[in-house]
Amino acid sequence: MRLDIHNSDIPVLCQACEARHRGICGALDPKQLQQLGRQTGRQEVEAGTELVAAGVPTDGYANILSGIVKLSKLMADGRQQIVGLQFAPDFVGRPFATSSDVSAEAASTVRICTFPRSALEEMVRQSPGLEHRLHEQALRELDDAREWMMTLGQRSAAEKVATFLLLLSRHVDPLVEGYSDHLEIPLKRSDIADFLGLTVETVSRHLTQLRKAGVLTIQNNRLVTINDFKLLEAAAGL
Amino acid sequence: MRLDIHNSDIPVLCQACEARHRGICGALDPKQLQQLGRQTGRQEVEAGTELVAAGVPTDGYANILSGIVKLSKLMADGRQQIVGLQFAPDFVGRPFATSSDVSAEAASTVRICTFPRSALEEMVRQSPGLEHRLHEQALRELDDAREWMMTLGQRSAAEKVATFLLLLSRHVDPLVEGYSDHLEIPLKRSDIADFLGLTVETVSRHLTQLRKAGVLTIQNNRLVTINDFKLLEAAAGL
DNA sequence: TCAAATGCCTGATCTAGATCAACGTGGCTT
DNA sequence: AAGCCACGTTGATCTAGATCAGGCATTTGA
Repeated sequence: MRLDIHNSDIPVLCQACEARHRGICGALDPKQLQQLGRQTGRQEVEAGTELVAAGVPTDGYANILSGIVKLSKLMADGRQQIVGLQFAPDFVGRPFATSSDVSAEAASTVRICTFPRSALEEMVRQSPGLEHRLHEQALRELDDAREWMMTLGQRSAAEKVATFLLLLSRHVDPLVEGYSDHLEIPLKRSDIADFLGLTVETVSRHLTQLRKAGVLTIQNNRLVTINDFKLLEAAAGL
Repeated sequence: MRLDIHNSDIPVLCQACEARHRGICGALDPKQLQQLGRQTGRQEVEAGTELVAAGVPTDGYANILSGIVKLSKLMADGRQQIVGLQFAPDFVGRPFATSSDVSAEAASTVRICTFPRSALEEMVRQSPGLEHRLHEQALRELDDAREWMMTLGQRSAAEKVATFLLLLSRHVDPLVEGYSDHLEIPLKRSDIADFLGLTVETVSRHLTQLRKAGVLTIQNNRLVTINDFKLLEAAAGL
């Protein structure tokens, strides 16, 4: 279910993006922002909502204002691989293609700023700087994907779990530059397993192992406090 | 060791790229091509040559004219993950950054067309279409990387080996659209292992298994003929 | 021409992680 | 409240793939 917050009269579009010089809006001038503003809508979607379905053509894009989006690929037999997590103020959607075999789903409650494909394409035509922004994000995502390939291909289960926690601690709170020691895991265990190429049981075992070693504390399954970054990094194999 | 083929008076730059409307040259007009041509050099490098070292700043980029380039990441303790293969007419290098933690190495004998960073940046400033090309390649590489994450995280060793062979058969011969049934593996077994997140022994065992099942024939360790695509695809889990 | 090195294969064993199974807990619904 | 269901943990067992150990070509190079 989607809640429209508002659909028009947005004075400045996506201030969140602008704030950190990412997202797409920083590349536009005030006139263009206003023009785009007329075509956008902000929405708040709850965890579990599918934003982009694999293989299904979409008519629009979105910027993440807050929350976490999970990108995943599905195999014919049902096996799933989570191929990326996106945080504010990332851009959601595959430019220059009407569909992709990656699906995007809100992992937490997510606020997004949506706009139609045509609006983006028009903006790109007007502002080369915008394409540059998108290009930069694509390159950043490519780096992330390759870093994750390293984790998937070479690290042990224990290292994977530790690496995952470090990844989260670097990203869950977009306001904090660097690592936060107090974080809420936005995924359930089975999603973590699909991200790491492991089973739920293995993830659970290694989490309790880290807990028993005093590296972290877990409240309510989702809330994690990292007590010892040095140890966690050592466990990640860094 | 590098062999300079020639360094100047290139009438049309990178015809190979142009031919398939990829690479970067298709986005430039004749005048720009000529201008860029003055700053480029074609080189033939032998297998094993490091083109871009991880973490080391580079002053230039290249287009692959022929051959295969292997992209890899190294962990502190020596573990290696191959994070991508590039074929003609791909672009080599990380735009807008002077270094990257990915290293590029010629997997076979590779012919490249090199040009300085400044030349590329100048061209990008002049032709927005050029950045679009680069952006498209980045998105394509991102799709490839995510596809490979699926393989690394979810597929069994047997499926990985089969998937790898299918990947090669789709790419080794840039002239063939689709799959070729006769191919030369551009990597040694240990590289395949690093690509697949397996050990050499496991790769070897699954290759002989496919051979014994009649799916393929192997000559001289490197030359492979695929006898039964249906079986190979089944083995890949498709 | 004869080591020595490299690349690849195969066999025997070991183990990390999968699988199977049971159980606890908290949140919903009725 | 009672029952159910989704989620998470833990234990016992099994197995795919790692590790260890040879062995055989082919290449390198002194």
